[in-house]
Amino acid sequence: MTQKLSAKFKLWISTENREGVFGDGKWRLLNAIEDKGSLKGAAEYLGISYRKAWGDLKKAEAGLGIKFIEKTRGGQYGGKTVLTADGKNWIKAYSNFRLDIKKKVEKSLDIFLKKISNENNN
Amino acid sequence: MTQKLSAKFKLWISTENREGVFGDGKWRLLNAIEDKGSLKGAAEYLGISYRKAWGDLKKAEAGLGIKFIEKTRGGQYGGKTVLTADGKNWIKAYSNFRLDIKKKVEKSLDIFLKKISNENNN
DNA sequence: AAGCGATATGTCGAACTATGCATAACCGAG
DNA sequence: CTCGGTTATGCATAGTTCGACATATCGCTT
Repeated sequence: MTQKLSAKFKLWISTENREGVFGDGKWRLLNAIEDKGSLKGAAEYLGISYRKAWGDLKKAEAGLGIKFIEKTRGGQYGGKTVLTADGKNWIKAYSNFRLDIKKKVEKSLDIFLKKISNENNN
Repeated sequence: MTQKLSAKFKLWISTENREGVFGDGKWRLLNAIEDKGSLKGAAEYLGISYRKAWGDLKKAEAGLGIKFIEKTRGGQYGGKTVLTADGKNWIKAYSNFRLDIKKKVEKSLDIFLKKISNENNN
């Protein structure tokens, strides 16, 4: 075993009734929406289908009972989607949350790697 | 949004070439093997199919180039499976790794929840 | 030699997930 | 009032993952 090992993780939030109402994917989606100003633009940017992006958003909002975004249909540019105050707070708080875990994973991985290379004689 | 929120996570290890050569599932599997003394027993205990357990094990060993277990076919009791020294070291090191992250997730979730309840006025 | 129980491995089908396609509704601008 | 670009939503299809079966092999016991 001489390969380089890395650790990955997935993080998500659930309510009592519903699994995964918020997580990395939806967090990325909100970020992209804030950046692009539209759901369509965000989906394209992320390389996922509009269909999925729209469904994810709906799941998150329905599951949590929070409005993350303000959607407008029609108009000069066809429509747009912007984050609500709640939406902005969530992505901010989740960003910190996620970063915390990411750092911890990296740190703990080092310890893990040290342990397995110390105790295995290959 | 007045529901109780919880955080879940998934953790796994990859090589440069292969995703997910080790993770929670395979860790549980090794634990169960150590406990039960056979792959079949472990699979039953975990409620997964023998087919999957066997495939997972193969993927882990092939991906990492490490022998985690010593399998014996035939004999008085049909066969058995025991962990190698490497296998024991891995489950031990991974247990710590995983526990580290689990604790951190719980702690960070508290902070996350505080933030979103402070800043949202509903 | 026959039996027993576990390992070994391919294959088919079910469940879930995501994608693509097809529409429909919407509304400011020209 | 038509055009353009976006949101909204159902449905049919494709891909992935896992479980269920079906065999085959192995080696100690009796």
